[in-house]
Amino acid sequence: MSADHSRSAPSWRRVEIALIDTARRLRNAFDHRLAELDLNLNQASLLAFVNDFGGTNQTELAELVGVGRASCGAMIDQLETRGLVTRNPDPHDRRVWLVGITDEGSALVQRFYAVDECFRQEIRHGISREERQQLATLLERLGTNVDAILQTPNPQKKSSVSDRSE
Amino acid sequence: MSADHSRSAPSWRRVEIALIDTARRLRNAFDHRLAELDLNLNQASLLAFVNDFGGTNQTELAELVGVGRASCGAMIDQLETRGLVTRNPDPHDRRVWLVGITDEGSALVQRFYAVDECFRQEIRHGISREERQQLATLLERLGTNVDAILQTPNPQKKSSVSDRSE
DNA sequence: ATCGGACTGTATGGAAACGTACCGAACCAA
DNA sequence: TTGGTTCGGTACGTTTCCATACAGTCCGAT
Repeated sequence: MSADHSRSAPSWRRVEIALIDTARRLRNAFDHRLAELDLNLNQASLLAFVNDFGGTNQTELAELVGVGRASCGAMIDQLETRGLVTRNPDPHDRRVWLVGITDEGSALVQRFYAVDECFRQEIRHGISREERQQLATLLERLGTNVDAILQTPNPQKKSSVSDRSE
Repeated sequence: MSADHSRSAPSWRRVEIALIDTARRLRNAFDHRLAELDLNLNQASLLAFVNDFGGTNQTELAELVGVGRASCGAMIDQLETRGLVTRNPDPHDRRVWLVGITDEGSALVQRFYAVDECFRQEIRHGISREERQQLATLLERLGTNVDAILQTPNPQKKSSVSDRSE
């Protein structure tokens, strides 16, 4: 967020925070552009996944998009209401819906691709392919470390626990 | 998000999305660790800012932390209830509150620093100082481009406009 | 055949953040 | 002084997401 205040970045505010902050703005900018299609980034991602992969069950879609199952269900509700996707029963498992794309949805995905392409060109201005590659590599390593942390059972939540192990 | 599904990354899912996704997980991991202090990342940031800079008005704090004024006010409400910060009237301007830290708040910030330090060590495992530096540089350039996009008047929102300029 | 565990999708409540609108205070100009 | 504009903080409604709990379904073990 425009870090050039007189009291800008304190010592503790380092790369990790900058990453989170940049990502937030990036997402906002993405949504800003996508508003033209009446979509947000998650919806567009979901739509693109469905378009590319055809009949997919909701749990898998939730993982792909990176939201919980309930949120994903709500998103699909909306997209279904707008006639962009369909829920078809799985012939082999009566619990699951296979989410498919409609013609209208597919057309919207094409427009999304166009917006996305344009957006990326602007975003990548002044950043070389090698740099993007390196960025991707670093992000992946970072992500690996993050996952390791998230999979620790949890240090200790709040709630008056007295057994501080350290 | 764990990109090793059989149907992992489609062609359109590139660096920008990875950035957003990694940031989301990073934030979650941060919050996960901070739960020990009954804080989330934004609250901790706010507290650290107040601790470092002393009497600060809410609007400025909101900008520093990267949230809206209303959200910032709500956060301060909570922290104030917990006795971590205080709202003191500005002698020169009766509209503003100067947010200050309490002893208890200051102590909590010290614990935050400790958690933060530990967290960062884990996160940075296998990533050299030069790489972090480069990451920071790239993020800054990316941020500049993003800001440029956000400052465009807006392509065109939804709302039945008929003057599609293209 | 059936019982229990695992899994899918949904309902529900709550948290966090936004955007808008608003009130009071400050500032500025006449 | 007075009038309009700007600014700080708050109230309110909306959106988005999560976590939990639940009902229906599948599947394997007995």
